[in-house]
Amino acid sequence: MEELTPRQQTILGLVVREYVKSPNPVSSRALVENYGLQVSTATVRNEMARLEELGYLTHPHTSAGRIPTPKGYHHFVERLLGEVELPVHEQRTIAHQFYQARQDFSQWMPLAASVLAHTAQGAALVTAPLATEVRYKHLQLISTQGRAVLLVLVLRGGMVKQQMLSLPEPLDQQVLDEASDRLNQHFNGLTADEIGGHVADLPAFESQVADLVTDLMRRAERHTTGEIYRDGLSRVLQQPEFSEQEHAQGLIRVMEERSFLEAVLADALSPEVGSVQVLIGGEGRWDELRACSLVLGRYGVSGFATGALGVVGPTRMLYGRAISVVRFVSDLLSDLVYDMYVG
Amino acid sequence: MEELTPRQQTILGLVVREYVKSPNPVSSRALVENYGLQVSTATVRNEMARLEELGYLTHPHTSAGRIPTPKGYHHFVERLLGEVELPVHEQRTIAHQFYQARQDFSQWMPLAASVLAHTAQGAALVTAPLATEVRYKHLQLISTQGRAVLLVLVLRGGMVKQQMLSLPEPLDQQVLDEASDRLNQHFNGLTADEIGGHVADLPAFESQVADLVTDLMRRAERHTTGEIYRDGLSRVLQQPEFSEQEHAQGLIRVMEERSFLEAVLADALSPEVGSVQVLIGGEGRWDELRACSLVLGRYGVSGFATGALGVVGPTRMLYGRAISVVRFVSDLLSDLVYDMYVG
DNA sequence: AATTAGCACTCTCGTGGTGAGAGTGCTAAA
DNA sequence: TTTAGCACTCTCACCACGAGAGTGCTAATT
Repeated sequence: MEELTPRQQTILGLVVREYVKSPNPVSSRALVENYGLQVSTATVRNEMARLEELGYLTHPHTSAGRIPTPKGYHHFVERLLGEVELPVHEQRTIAHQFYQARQDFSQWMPLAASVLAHTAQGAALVTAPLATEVRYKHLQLISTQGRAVLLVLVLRGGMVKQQMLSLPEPLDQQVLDEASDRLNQHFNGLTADEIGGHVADLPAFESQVADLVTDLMRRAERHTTGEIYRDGLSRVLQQPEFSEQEHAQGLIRVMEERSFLEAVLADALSPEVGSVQVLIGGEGRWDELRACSLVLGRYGVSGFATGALGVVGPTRMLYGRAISVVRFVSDLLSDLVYDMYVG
Repeated sequence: MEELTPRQQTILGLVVREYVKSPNPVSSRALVENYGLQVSTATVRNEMARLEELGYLTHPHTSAGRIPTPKGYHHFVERLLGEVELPVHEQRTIAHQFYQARQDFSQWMPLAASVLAHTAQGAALVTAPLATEVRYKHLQLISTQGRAVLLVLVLRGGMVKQQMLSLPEPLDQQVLDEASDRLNQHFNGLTADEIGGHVADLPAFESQVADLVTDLMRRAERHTTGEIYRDGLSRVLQQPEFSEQEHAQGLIRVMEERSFLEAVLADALSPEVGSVQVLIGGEGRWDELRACSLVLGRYGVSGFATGALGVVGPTRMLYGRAISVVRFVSDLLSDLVYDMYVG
């Protein structure tokens, strides 16, 4: 693979920037005029032809301007973009919003989705942090009425599960409290399997509860992503490239279908916290995403709990802003998760 | 307002049925041929012209078939549809799915959304049940690490809120337990305002917790809908009427923008549990929904907790199925909520 | 050797015309 | 009141045409 000359790099970069600005194929003249290049349109045309041979640009038809290929976007993102940072005043605004929400766990994810969507001008996805290892932390049995009992199970990492259970006969709240206390002492910090081993030693009622608990924990272990939060879908669907249904299809599926998103995340996103990956035009593996790019990140605390977050937009997206805001929000969320779980 | 003749009713009904089956304007000939009418096409044409004068049908252009107007759909739903029920085998399948999920609160809403979307072949929305009155039930303080404490607040009705709080100095889990016990005894069944009145009497740490609790409860009181669950958006967007963006816009907004959905629900949905409302073509009040119909229902237990659920589709939707499945799922959810909160 | 001016060529897009087909509205007869 | 018959209207697909935009190539220039 031959290296691009500096001028080819420049031109490739300008084509991407110009095309992102407005969704029309960009012509040699537009480039020379708008960016004050010190060469003629003919030279630019020659270079463009070369870039097309090399697979970085393409033509919708013979006599139209050029648009970047996925390979072209890739080169742009990896070699030309450099380290981008969000403007400081935006950083401050965002950090402030998170600061205000810092205590209310339930606001974090919606806020993150909203900030991502807004700043990157795309659709945003955030999955709730999920413990990499499911361990028992605390259990509470609350009598509601008659024989019905609400079981609230808190897992290490802050995940809370609720489940109803109905007793053969009514039990007093005090009896329930004692049972919870005993189970909490026995089970603190254990995994589902470890709890399973102890069940036999317990009195009848408590072992019934323990069964339920292991069941809940096993179910939690099977999940690979937590609750999913979304924002900005309607805005991004107004982009001209999504006026055709087939292109919008993949975007909507990745935003709506949990299984599809999970598949993409599993395939494309490294499990390492703080990493940011860019998936352009489906990368050949996801045909439905031909018209979309995803900027994905992972946040949280390795070994405790991690979640994913990302921006979805047309391939013609503002990669610089998207990458920087994903990274920034990811760091903020990681800090919050750290404070909550570890600090 | 003049009454429609029986034959006009028949024809209106057939136009709706035929148009729902395939999205082309329906001609007089199609009606006579497909439904074996004992009159000629000319007669049908005359009746159609009359129905158009009365505002039940319309023309896309002079020489095309007829399509129903919103008024036409209304008449169809209210007068011609009768009491529809889901086929028994579908009822059984659905009831079985809910039976299997009956103990896991967290599965109810996604399951309901999935069943609605699937059965009605539309997009589905379900809001989590929300207590009509926010009352304290139970609180648990769990020390996580150092000075950080996880506060888990259970409200009457089963809603659970989590919040972090950080102490000026580390406290032992036992101290936290005692504090929770005391607060639980004091506050059981109270509203935010009532708790606010007691705060002054408490020792420093407990009053700090109580402040947080009232704050959480006040915030819960301000919400009018719970968490929103969605399903089936991508399927319904494949319908031909949504290939134009402007029509898809309203659909996507009502599915995605919480505030928009809340406005529609507040305006259109009666607070009475078990009621089902049909909102056709935005009813003049919601221009974005011109191409959509909503079948909305409310479930839950009046005075305890209620939520909304609904199906969204093109005006050209299967009203019979949509209404019956909304009613059926609504009843199932109401039963579950009843068992959980009251039983 | 690289650049550039010039120009022919290609392709899109909007416009207008045309003919087939579908479906109506109307009139007059049953 | 219904219906047969027919003229009329409107859409849609198709084609042709010209303007405009942009390229690719060649030959001249630096």
